[in-house]
Amino acid sequence: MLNLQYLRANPDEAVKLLAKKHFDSKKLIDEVISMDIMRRSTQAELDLLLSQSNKISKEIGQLFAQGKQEDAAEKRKESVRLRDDARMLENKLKSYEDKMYQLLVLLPNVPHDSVPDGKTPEDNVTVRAGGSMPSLPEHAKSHWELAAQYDIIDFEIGNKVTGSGFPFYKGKGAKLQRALISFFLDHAIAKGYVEYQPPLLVNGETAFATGQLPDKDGQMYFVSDDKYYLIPTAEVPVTNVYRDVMLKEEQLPVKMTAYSQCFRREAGSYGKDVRGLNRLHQFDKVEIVRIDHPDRSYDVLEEMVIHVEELINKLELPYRILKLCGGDMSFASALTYDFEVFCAAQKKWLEVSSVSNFETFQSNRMKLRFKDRDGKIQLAHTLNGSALALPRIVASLLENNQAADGIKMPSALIPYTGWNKID
RNA sequence: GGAGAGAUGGCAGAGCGGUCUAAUGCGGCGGUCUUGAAAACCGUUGUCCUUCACGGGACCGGGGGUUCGAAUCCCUCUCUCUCCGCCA
Repeated sequence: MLNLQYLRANPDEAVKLLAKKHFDSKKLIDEVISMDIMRRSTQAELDLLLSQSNKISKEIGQLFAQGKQEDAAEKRKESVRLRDDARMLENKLKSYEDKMYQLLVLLPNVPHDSVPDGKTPEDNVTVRAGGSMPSLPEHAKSHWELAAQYDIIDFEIGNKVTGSGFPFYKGKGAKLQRALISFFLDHAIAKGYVEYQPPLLVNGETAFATGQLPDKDGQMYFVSDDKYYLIPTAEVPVTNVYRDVMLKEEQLPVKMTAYSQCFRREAGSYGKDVRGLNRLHQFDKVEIVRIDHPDRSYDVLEEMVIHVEELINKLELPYRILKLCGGDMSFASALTYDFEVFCAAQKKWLEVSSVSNFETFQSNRMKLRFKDRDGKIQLAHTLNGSALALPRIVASLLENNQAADGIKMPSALIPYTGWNKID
């Protein structure tokens, strides 16, 4: 949620910046500001009435104590009148506040200055690339063909047991999942992140705080009996650990990592992109989450990019890092880097990580603040990134490393798998 | 699922219709004392809205009600704890 003080002070700037996200905010922001003006004047009016009423109530108490019943009765009438007026104003105030809030949460975060212009993924800017492209023979197999050949992932059984997008991992395929998870977590732990194992279901308040609601309502699985959402990413529960928390500056940075399964309905995305592991309804991911000082957050973002890059390098996969253009960025983000790895058989770049700085957008919603060294209260910045999402990493490992005698594992993974080849 | 108890400031815990602008203790911060520290003593100690400021208002789990006046009474929701049942 955008900061009200910011909008009040820089409405034109906000409109201009949001245009970069191809979001037309002029009308919305005007309305927010006019609601805010009405809210404040109503508040002032109400406070005055309440102040008078409080005073009279005290006087009535004193008059009773002195036995002056009649004077008290007189005052009582006056007080009733004040309270009635106050009640009306209270309702008015509440309706202004509610309206303002409802509008405010519809506004996406403003993009950082460095965000490139553009509307579609084609407009994203490649920051750098690394790793080397494998040279595969003409008849190279897709990962779903390889998965079937080595019997390590079963899409059909998943289909039978649940539905499409819910595969079974099996044998070395299952072990590979565990290996990747441990490898990713160990890397994060070595960098000072504290491991969490979060709940996979969260309540509405939590989903709202990190920005999934109201924006992505319908993209999350919802358990209607209990009104819980299945998490689309560990970011949601993990960031919410610090909802309504006041930190001390010395407690920063907060570094958390978590493995979780992630659930996404992916409503409306059908087509050839959904083959195999390319797009699933349930997948595994290790997430890193960071809460830090506003002065440092962009350095931290770069640090997190390096973190992810190290992982991909250790997996020996060809990758590129993209800075997302305004039109391709998420609702809550101020700046996002996407990581894509190349799947050599499909000849496709697939997104495996997204690292974002949300600045105060999430912390404002969830009242995540810290007291700085001067005792001043500030909103903290939140950041997170996938490090990494498994399915497309697996797809890329299978496709890129295929050979006649099996699929070779990168050496970094062997301590975790216990074997060096899927055959 | 059944029965009961409870939710108060960073924590513990009193208050159960009118100086509650919430006692007291612990913790935190500042100070005195000390070579330094501890102890002791003194002072201080939340958040939000509003105001240039002085000030004003709100907040005792959430919401609603009674009353001139609610932490205190009533209704309701949520959550926690204890016991029983069921159970990985």
